[in-house]
Parts: sequence; C-alpha cells; structure tokens
Amino acid sequence: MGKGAVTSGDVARLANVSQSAVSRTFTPGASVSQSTRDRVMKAAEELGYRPNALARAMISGQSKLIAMMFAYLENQFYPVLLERMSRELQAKGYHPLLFMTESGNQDDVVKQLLDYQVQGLVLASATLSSDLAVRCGDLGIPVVLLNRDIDDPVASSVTSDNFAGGKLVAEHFVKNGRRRVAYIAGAEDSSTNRDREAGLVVGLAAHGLALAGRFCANYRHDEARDAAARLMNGPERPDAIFVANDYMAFAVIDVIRSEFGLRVPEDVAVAGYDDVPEASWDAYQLTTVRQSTEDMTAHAVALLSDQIDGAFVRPQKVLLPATLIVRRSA
Amino acid sequence: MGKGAVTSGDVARLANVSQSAVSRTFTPGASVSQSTRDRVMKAAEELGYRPNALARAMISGQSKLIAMMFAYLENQFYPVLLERMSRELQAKGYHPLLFMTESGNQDDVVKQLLDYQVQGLVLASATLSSDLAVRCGDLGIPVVLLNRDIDDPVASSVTSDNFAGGKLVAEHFVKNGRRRVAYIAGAEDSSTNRDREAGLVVGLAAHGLALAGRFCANYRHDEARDAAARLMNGPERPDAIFVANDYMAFAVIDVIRSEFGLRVPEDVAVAGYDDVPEASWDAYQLTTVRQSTEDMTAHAVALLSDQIDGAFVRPQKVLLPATLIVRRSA
DNA sequence: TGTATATTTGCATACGAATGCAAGGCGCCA
DNA sequence: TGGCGCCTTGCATTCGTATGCAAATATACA
Repeated sequence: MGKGAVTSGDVARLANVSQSAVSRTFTPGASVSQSTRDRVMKAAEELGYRPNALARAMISGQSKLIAMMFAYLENQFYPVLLERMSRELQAKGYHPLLFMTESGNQDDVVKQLLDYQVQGLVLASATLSSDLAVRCGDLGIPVVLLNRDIDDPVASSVTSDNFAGGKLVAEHFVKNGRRRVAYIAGAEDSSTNRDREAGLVVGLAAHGLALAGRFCANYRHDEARDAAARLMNGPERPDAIFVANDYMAFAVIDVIRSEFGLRVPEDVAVAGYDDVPEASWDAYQLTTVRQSTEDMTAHAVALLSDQIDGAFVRPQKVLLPATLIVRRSA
Repeated sequence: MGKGAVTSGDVARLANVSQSAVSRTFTPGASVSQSTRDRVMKAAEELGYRPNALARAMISGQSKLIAMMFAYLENQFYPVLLERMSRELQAKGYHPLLFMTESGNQDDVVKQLLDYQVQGLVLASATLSSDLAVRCGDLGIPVVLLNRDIDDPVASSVTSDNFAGGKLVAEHFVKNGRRRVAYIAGAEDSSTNRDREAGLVVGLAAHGLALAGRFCANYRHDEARDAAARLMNGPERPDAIFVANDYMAFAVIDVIRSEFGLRVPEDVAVAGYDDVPEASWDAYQLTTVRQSTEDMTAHAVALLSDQIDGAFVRPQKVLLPATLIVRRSA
C-alpha cells in the first residue's frame, strides 16, 4: 500500500516548494514563513509524511538513541528502573535501545550498540564488567551507571548511599536486640554489594559486634536459598540476616519459614535492600532500604542529556540518600 | 579522540582499495577476494572501524530494529517476556527498541516508532489499544501480539489457549470439591481475560455450577486487593477464586490471609494464570496455568522474521497449550 | 595460445533529510 | 526613488554505506 515510502521530496512536490522547505518545516527553529509552513503541513498530512529518523540522524549526528544494557530482569528492581528510564527518555525525545547481555557476549553487545550511533549508554545490572563503561566513555559516549559504580571517572553513576544504607540496617538490628547478624552478599565484585556490606560491618562494629556469618549468593534467588539454609544450619544460627537485595531476601524468608519452620521476625529478622514493590506485599512485609527509583532515573536522564548537549560537562557521581523502611520482617 | 568517525572511506584509503571493497567485505555474501578481504579487515581493525548501522539501514532498507511496546512492567510476566524476546531478537541480528505507552500517548508512540523504520512490532501488554496494531499492519509492518489477540487478521498473535486454561482451573476446583467459585477479571476489553473467564465459566457449567462472584481489577495489584476484599465480604463467600493472572493472585492471597485471617487453600483456594517465577515461591506456592515463555517468544520471533524475509507470508494466530501447574494454593 | 566464462574491482549513484550559501523578496528609512 | 538589512527560499552538497554496471582481472577449457 502506502509502503511508508513518502519522502520529503514527495511532500515538496505536492506543496510546490523545495525539499529544503519541507525539511525546515519539520526542523524546530528553522527559518520558514508561516504560509509555506502551512502549505507543507497540509501536504504532509495528506500524504501521511513523517521524517525518516534514520536519515535525520545520519546528517545531524543526533540519533536520539540511548542504549540500555541489562544482564537480567529477574530482580524486580530492574524492570522498575527500566520502565521509568524508558518513560523519561521518551519524554525527552530519546529512544531506548535495549540490550541484554550474557556473561560472554558483552564485547559484542558494545560493538553492536556503537554501530547504532547511540548517544548515550545506561548500564543497569550490577554484574557488568567495568572496562566496558570505560571503553565507551573513551569514545565520547556518555555513560551512566545505575545502581553501581566504578572507580574510573569517565563514567557517571547514580547510586544510593549504600554504605549508609547498610549502616542503617545494622543499627536497626542492634536497637532491636539482635546480636548474631549475618550477611548474604550479592556479587563479590559489585561496588553496590561491597558498600552495603561495609556499612553493615561498620555499623555492627560500632556496637562491638562482628558478622555472625556470611555467604555469597551472587544476586541469585536459588543461591540465596542455599546461603540461607547454610546459615541456619551453621554452628551459630543468626538472629538477623541482612540480604544484599530484596529479591534474594524473599528467598531467605521463604527458606526460614518453609524449610526451618521458623518465624520472621520473631526467630530471625530479615532485611533487604531496594524496596521493590513486592517488599510491601503482606506475604513478606520486608524491612528494607529504599532507593528512590524516581530520583535515580531522573538524575540518570539529566546526566545523560547534559553531557549530550554540552560536550564540556564532566561525568558525575551522584549519591542519593538511603532510607530505612521498617516493616514486619525486622 | 577517535571520535568514532572512522568511515569505510578511511579504511579504504589505508587498505588501498575502493570504498566499495570495504563495504563488500562487511556485507555477507558479497563478492570480494580473500586477499582484499584480508587487507580490508586488517585496516579496519587498525582503525577500529565498524559499519554505521544507520547508514546501512538507510540504503538497504533493513534497519534491523524491532519495536516492542509495553504498557507496564509491574506484572512480572512482562519482564520475563521482554528479556527473552530481547535475547532472541539479538541472536537473530535484530535490535529491540523499547516503547512504554501511557493511556494518552499511544498515537505519538506509533508515529515515533514508524520514524525509526522499524521492521517489526511486538505488542505485549493486554491493555494496548487494538487499532494500533491494525494501523501498523496496514503500513506493511509485521505485527505480533504477545499474550493477547484481536479479531483483525492483519496482526499475528501468540497466546496460550486461554480458554482451555480457564477450563482446567474450573475442573481442578470442582474435582477438589469447591462449589462457590469466583473470578477476578483483568481488563474487560482484553481478549486474554475474556477467554480465560469463558473457559472457567464453561468448565463450571459442565458441572452445573455458575460463578459465585466476579469483580474486575484491571490487571492491577491494588484493585485486585479491593476485589478480593469485596468478594470475601460478600453475601456468599467463595471457596475458590480464579484470578486472571498471577500478579493479581498474589494480592488476593495476601488479602485472604492478612485481612481476613483465613488460610489458603483450606478456606479459600486461589489459582492464577501465567506461572511467573514468583508463583513457585514458598510464600505463595500458587497453583496456576503455565504459558511457556520460551515457546511464546520463539514463535513470536519466528513469525516476525518470516514475515520480514518473505513479504508473502501471511500473519498467523498461534495457540500454545496451557498446562495446569498444581501447587499448594489450590 | 586463444577464447569463453567466472570472479573482482572501481566508478558512480542512490537512500532521505539537513544545512551553508547566495539569490530573491520584502519593508524601512532617508 | 535609492539603498540597506532582514527574512525566505532554493540549489547544491553532505552524512556513510550499498549496489548496478562495466571494466579489468583471473580461471577454465579446448
């Protein structure tokens, strides 16, 4: 049918103007008189014309594409982040190009997204390797890390104050009389995990306590179940467990209740991190540290567009406040 | 630095060949001798050259972009779908462009995605308006509906056998002695919801039963809580509730337990639909109807690429089997 | 060795829109 | 009426790559 093949030339012919006039009509701020603009718009409407974003991107160097890389979406925090980011990018006239990475193919993925002349890159799973970000940053593409950070100053990052968050949990546990506090870690090499654990440890130390146990579950649900079981079977059963994120905390609570027949929080208190929507559900009522996805995405988008607009803007590290949300689980 | 501005011309110059030779080297199936290919590849590597996908798309008409539209990602089923779809598209050399729609902006979104010359469209939330699909289909862009369907034959669709699934639930309830079966609906205008309800009603009728209650919760968690409360407070409290999807079923179980202090399934049985990962978690152990996301996405991608490759391929309606997964909740 | 065929190669052009440049139109003021 | 400046407009070129065509080279076969 229409074949979608309506070009600015077609519109120009129908409106009796040059192709440039059509282009200018669709370019905000270009110099066109009201009368030709009207004629062009009328013709465009009649033909159902819309500017080809690819052609436009080529000549202007503005693809309006932003790449978003995720390693997984199982952890409910990431879909929330993805949805918000996408909406805000769209609102600003950008379009998110989604890339799911696997452990082996990160290099390929980066090459692919560069092929599409993306104007920015958002990395949003905690398990992506750091030198990827550096590589893109070197190519002049703004990079924003969401919910993680790396030492290299080439990339911006938006995280909550994970250290403070971990400390809040420690203090809450101690204040409620918990003495044997264990930690279930995410991935050892993630900054997020490191900081949360450090906050917990420091917070406990302030009251003369040390970790009563620790296992790494790599941000995975099944490994979190194993870790919880091992903690509960250990020589010194903990009376409180801080889990590196909510997603794993749900697994921990499940194990404590179903496999050990114990009560949360009476027998074991559990706290998570993120405050995903599911954390407030009755089945878990999870005490957790909230990081505001609104603020995270708003900052991320602002950082991106600032760097895109003004080449002089430097990458920044944004640290958002962490809030303890006390529910029944601790 | 590099500015990413390495073009095929640069490579050609360094390799002492024409720009065409470079282009052909990077075009599978093009005619290049092994020796020039080697020279080109060496030069390309040296300069860090990669073909500009946008320019390539313009000339070849193959953007390799697939638009994916979602209305929301809260329901855990959609992130799963999104992740799988993205991975499979990537594996086939396509790239997913993500669009989140709101009730008001669907028209804008369609225009935007058309601007990017997408080669296919995946609609994956049950609440998206139907004429979107039709409009794109009319423009010659293959459209695949995931987990929903419309009457118009212009769009392909991949759904599970929702009617059969609803019936399975009815039979399971009846077999276990439930007599007062209620239904909590998704959105009234969604085919998925309609079919699941029809299956339930027919299945009950086969045993001389009628619905003991029914509320619509629009696929929303909070509305599902309200609906559950109203059912439980109603004149004839149900002994079983079929909820149109798992996401709402979790809310229903929460209300039954927390607000009414009743047990699932002893007092009220609950069944959902989708078999999202969370359904198998101990806190809910939700009996549900599984629709295989593997099969759904595999079919969706196959339908898309078939239609893209051969313009003669007709849209198809794929119906996947529905399997009852019996867990503790019913 | 010569001719016929297959393979490579470069040239030139196309894709669709944006934009610098210069020419045209208009109004303003003296 | 002439001269100056501003706003519009069209022409031509550009972005980076793919591809039809014809020329050039290599290969096959007699």
